[in-house]
Amino acid sequence: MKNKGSSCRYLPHSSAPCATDGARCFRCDHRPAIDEIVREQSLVTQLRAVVLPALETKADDGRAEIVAQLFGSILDCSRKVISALNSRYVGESPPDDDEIVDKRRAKRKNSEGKKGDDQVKVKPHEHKRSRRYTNSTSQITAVPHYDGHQWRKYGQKNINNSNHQRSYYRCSYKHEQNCKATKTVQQLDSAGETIMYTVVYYGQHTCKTNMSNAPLHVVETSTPQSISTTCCSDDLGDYSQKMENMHTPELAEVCSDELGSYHAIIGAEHSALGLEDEHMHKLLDTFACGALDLDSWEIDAIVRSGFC
DNA sequence: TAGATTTGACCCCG
DNA sequence: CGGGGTCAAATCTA
Repeated sequence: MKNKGSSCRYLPHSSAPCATDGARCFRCDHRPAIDEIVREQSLVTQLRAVVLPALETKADDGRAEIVAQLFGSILDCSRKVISALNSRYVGESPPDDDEIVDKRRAKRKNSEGKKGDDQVKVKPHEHKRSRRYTNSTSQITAVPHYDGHQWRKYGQKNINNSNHQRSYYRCSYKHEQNCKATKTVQQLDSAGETIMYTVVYYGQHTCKTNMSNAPLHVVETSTPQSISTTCCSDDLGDYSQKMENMHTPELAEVCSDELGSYHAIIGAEHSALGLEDEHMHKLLDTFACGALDLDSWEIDAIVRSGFC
């Protein structure tokens, strides 16, 4: 971020100049904003895990697919916001994965060409992900597997300074639809009773997921650590206010759109499920306020009880 | 038997 | 050169 002598664009309430000479401007540190967005992603994931199975069991009229797409759009939007913040933070936009891969391919091709054909050892490992530039979003959750997408595990490794292995997943539609989304799941060294995992998502889904084919038996919620102490039913209002206070007008606009989608989805759910107001609010409050360590069957039971 | 998972090896980045 | 990400053969499972 280049802030030489200018007022801080990313702090609406600040007119003071930022740090100069490339030093990191602590006023422009977007980490609180990013943390909030990551938390928002967790909430959306959690909401999706509740809503989609309920929709799919209730009706087969395509609404589940629409709602799934809306959820996907919201999450994509969040990723873009984080990406934008990160790129502003370092002062330049990171090249996308394809660009990196292509450059690396070209580099390898060139070096191979110089070696001569007889020395070229043709290896299939040409799709290497950059560790440095790849945009990623992370979540801490007790149930890392259900997030509305279908994943296939392709690796597992021991990681330094960690007691637990890291698992590597790619989108199940990687080959069919050239979807480049991947994620890693690693258990945290937690002292509590609930086993928590760090889930890091890389890339965005370009696949058209057929949600009706999603495995309903693995419906789970994501459980961000921060939620257990701070989340409540009027969180969206607080969230909106925080966003307004923390971010640029353009980010506020993006986030405002997201909130609009939230309400649209909740409204759509309401009508699609045929829930009474009381039931819907009860349901949302349940998942927003406390039921964060529920197993999938418990969530399912709660959702179903809302129908009766 | 097809699809998913495991696991050792390979490769690149830092 | 070590750590981490990915590949693909072997193995497992429904």
